[in-house]
Amino acid sequence: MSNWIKLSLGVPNIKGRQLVLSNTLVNGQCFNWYALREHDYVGVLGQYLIRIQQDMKDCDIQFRYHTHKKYKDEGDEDDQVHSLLLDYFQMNEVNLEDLYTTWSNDKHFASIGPCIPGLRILRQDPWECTMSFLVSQNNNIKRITGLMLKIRSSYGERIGDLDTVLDEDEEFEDFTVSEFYTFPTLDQLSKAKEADFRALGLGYRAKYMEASCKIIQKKGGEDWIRNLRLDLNSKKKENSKEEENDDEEELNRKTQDETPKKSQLTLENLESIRAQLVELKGVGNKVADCISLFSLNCLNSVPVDTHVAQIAKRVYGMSESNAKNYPKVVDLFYQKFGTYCGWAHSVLFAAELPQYKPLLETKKKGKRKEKDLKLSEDPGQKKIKILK
DNA sequence: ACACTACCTGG
DNA sequence: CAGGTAGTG
Repeated sequence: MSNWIKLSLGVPNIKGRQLVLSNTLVNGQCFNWYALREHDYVGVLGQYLIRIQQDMKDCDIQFRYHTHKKYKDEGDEDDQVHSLLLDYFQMNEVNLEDLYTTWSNDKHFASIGPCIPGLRILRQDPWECTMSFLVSQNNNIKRITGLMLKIRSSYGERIGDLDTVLDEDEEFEDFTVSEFYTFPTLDQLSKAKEADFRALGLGYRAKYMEASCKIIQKKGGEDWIRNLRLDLNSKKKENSKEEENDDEEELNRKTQDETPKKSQLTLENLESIRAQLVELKGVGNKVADCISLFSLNCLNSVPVDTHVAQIAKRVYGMSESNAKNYPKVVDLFYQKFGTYCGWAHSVLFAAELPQYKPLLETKKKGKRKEKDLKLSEDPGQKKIKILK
């Protein structure tokens, strides 16, 4: 059995303001994590079966993992998985607490942010992300997660059983997933025809899957999508002297905030990425923006779905939100939240999901009376309400 | 160029 | 209806 390893975020995670797993892993941005119980998840990242959990008293996070023997490297595998997770959570690039503070200039965000702390955008694998959001269209999170699971177990490679990340005396009776698989490569997934995808339950999306796989093959395979990813650190080369001596987290962070190294986040680049993704079958604006935000470092992509369109209408007073003024909604979010508007949007989006309604309700009650609001700022009380 | 609809499936 | 898109008038 594997050992537990503490995840060192590099910054204090007070009250989960940098990272809360329950707000990050199951909010609809990814579909590869399953809750064993609250704040305790299993899922697959690359070739690793990972279990990760958070102690909601101090917000510390620990993980353990398992991988198939054929993948075993020598040496620092613990370090590799640790680095993998830090990259996945984008811990080295983004100080989420600072962003929440900035975003709270917007009144609507200010009312929601404290209820949904530590919601980070994950840096996912572009290929897997593309397939996931192809499946996601006109569909719900629960079913998407189930369908992706079927795709893995049908066409991926088996990594191992659940019990490789459980203690001997542990059991989770209602938990139905017992074995875990890698996400299939393009070659592996290309063995499936439309009928096969339909048999898995993908419905009319089956046709899109087969067609898109073929298109991706023609364009150069998974690497074609992976190469669409923006390199936000490219500017570092100019400051290489500074970077090398920069071991201290705070200094590093400061430098990055001051020199927004966002030279890649131009409108042209974003348009180009979207244009290329839309060439796939079953990928329109919304899905393309999901892919670019969740896997291609496009911090300012704003996928406009029914919920986001509703926010634009209900909260920000946009008259009509339909497919036609998609760009207008995107622009609205950019005007409100700036470079990281894709990140901000995800918090507001989460607030629209039924699962988050209870958290927001407690906040509303406190808001009724201004006097009570200050009292409810009591840390202990807040933690219970928000993070329970 | 726009608006409208069919489309798998499950709650 | 659910985090839409392609196809059609």
